[in-house]
Amino acid sequence: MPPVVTMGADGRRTGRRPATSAAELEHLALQIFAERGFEETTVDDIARAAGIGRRTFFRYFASKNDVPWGDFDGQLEVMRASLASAAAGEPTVAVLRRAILDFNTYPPAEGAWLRRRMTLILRTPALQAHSTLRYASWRGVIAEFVARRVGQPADALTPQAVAAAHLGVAVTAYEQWLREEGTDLVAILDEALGLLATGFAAF
Amino acid sequence: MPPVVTMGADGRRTGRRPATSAAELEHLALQIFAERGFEETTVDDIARAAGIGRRTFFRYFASKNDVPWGDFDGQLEVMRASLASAAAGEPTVAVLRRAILDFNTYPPAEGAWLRRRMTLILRTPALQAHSTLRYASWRGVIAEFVARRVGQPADALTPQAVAAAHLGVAVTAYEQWLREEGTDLVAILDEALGLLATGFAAF
DNA sequence: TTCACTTTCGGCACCGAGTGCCATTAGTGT
DNA sequence: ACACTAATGGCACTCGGTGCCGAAAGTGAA
Repeated sequence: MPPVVTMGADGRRTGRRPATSAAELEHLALQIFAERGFEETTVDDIARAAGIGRRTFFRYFASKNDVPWGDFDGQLEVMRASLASAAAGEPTVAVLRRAILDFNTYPPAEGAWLRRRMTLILRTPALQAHSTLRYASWRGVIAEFVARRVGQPADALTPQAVAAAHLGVAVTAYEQWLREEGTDLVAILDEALGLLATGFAAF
Repeated sequence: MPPVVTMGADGRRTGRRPATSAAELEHLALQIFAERGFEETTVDDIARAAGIGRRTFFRYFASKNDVPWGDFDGQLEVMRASLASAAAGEPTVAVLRRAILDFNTYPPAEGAWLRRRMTLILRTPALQAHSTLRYASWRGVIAEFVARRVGQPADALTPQAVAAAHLGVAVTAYEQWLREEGTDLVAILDEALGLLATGFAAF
């Protein structure tokens, strides 16, 4: 069993200790990617730099493409909880907007890292492609929430469409944010999501 | 130079004739994918079935992932032209809606093939991921059109957001269509795009 | 200390996608 | 027969990813 999964909080542990951690490995890999480029960096390079075997690398990450995503699933859980705890009176789209903004609000210290991570993800074709699979979980969380609100199954057209549209617009906002150095991600996200709420009929 | 590219309409041709065509190869490959599954089919399998060398396969398709997409770029050109020729009086979002419906209107004879292709693309993780790269061109066409209409650069937030939202919703409609055998793709697309025009504020 | 047990490590061999290189083949026109 | 052109396909290689399995490094108990 991979060390990443076993990280669970057992009272005490037995057996050999993991040589490193996913977070540490991610940090190191991101640094190398930034220097040499994603495609130009082999898994061997990363493993060698981390002082572990190539085989071991794949126990920490299912694929090279998964490295930049960190604990995305954990983050998603937070968003799911945030959505679930919203007041029933608040309009669906407003809850959604707030949750997405929260989800993408990071402490200023992490801002630079976020920028690096997202630049990598959004500008590297292999990662752009791979990200689709991560986005699917994100959409799932949104769709489930909307489905509950409108009283439809989560796989119905409306919840799915709302989720897909929000995802598309959010990614667009990220791309816009990356385009200029000093801009405010949350503000751009808010503007973009505003477009969705109003609808495009005005155009 | 690959045979696919050289297909240009020169007066007369010299040199060895291509052993097959991209269309023929795609047809054959899709059949094998349907029988054995995408992941389970190797490029060697396809090449052998087509009676060509493995190396030759990669002259017809840049990757195994590109096989199911056929002449997507050609189709895109048609949509671009359709958008460009729209009356200036017609609202942007209406033009968009019509163009997308046209783009996805196929002769009934091709309906079964479309379903197979899209099932493959939308339900195979590797293809789901890869499709992102194709969708980028699609978004580009939409964004350019919207940009022209609203008098902004194509990479500005609004055109990009409109394009991304439309893409997300359109893909959702496709997924909905695949879910039930006898449904009408265009009708579902129309319904989904309608949601976008109105906006989600009502929810 | 030694033994049993647990968990991670990491080497090895293997598969499949994709690429650069290049001789060969199958056409054309002179 | 000869030059020219374009496609073919074999070969060798890189890289991501996986199954297998013995070795290493921890734990607690005898």
